[in-house]
Amino acid sequence: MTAATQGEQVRKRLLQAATELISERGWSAVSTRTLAQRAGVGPGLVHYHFASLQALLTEAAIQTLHTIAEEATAQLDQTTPREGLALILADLDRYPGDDPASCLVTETYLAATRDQDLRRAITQVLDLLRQRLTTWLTAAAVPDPRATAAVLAATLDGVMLHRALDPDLTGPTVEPVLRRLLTPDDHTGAPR
Amino acid sequence: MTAATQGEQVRKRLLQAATELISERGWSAVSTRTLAQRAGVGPGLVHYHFASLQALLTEAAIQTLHTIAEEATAQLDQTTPREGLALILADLDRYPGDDPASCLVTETYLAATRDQDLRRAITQVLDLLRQRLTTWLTAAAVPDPRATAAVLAATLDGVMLHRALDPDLTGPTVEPVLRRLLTPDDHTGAPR
DNA sequence: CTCGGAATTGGGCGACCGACCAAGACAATC
DNA sequence: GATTGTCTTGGTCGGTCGCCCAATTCCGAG
Repeated sequence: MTAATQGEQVRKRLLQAATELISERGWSAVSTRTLAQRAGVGPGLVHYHFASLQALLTEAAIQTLHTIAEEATAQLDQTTPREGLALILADLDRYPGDDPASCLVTETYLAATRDQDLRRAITQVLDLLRQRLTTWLTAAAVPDPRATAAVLAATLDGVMLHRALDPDLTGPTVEPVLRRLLTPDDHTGAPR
Repeated sequence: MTAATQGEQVRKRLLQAATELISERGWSAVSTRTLAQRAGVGPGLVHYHFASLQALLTEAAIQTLHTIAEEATAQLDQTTPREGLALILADLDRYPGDDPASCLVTETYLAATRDQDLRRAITQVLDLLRQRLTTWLTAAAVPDPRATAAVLAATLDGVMLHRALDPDLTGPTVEPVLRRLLTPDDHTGAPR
């Protein structure tokens, strides 16, 4: 049993290494050799556990993206637009913009324009994120919830992208502006 | 004189080829050889006209980005938030999301997280874009114009990024939502 | 203890990479 | 026509790439 489980562990270490290296060097600059070295295994193992380098990168990226999308929308239930927005932005502030997670998100979006499989997979994650936001916005009586969710999702990614260049673009700066985006008519009981 | 001007033309062709190839293949997948072939010159010319491959890519990207930023904000003067937003989104609709220009923008943002020089250069372009938006929003009496401009710029880039995955995220979908972002108190004379 | 098969190693294959350079091409100047 | 200086060519260098595979290690079933 040790052989199989150890194999599974190596697979996971390779996926973890892929996640790190995509962020650090960029999607198309990750090589099988650096990947194997980071995971602490021989160079040949990459093509033993995965069909190709692309397949490994894709699986790693999708896994990470899914986790990020889940976390960002985890606690939205039953919150007002104001509260929920604060939660989302607080979560977003965990990513400085040039950190591993942020880079990976953008790298993956880009790679998706050149890889059909990846594109399909990432579209599913984006749909999940939008769906979560839509149900939240609907319950919170925000007008035009579907379109608002789509724009909000795009804005969050855009803020993450710009934050890499401008570290001052943090939650406190963004929040008052985005609040206008989510204001039904402002009987949320919030001042100002 | 023909020699010098021809040299200048080759330089321009190389920059043009770089712009195309960054979009098509990604920043780190552009090689001196494909670059030279696309420009129709010998492989050695790249390092004659430019200090390095990075320098060539950087110059090409910044040039293109600057043009895009100029175009997007060219006609904003004296427009209401509603009119100006429509102009910006109409300009944005020229980019389907997976087109050369869109990809180049995102590719450059990403490459900037790993290249100091490029980062400085792209920061200048972003500052220009924000400045243009800020003066427009100030004149249009939109509250918190600086922060709003920063968020709007991020949103536009985010929409461009998401449009590569979802072609339906066009101006008409985004416009009514973003209008809320720019509404002072709605005495713009616009209904609803 | 002895197999059988999965996991792993390390090296090899052809291809491509960025950078560099000696040599040729060619227009302007004398 | 000879000379000068810029532009251009095509090839070479050491290195890295994705992918593949023979050989080796190792554990659990018999």
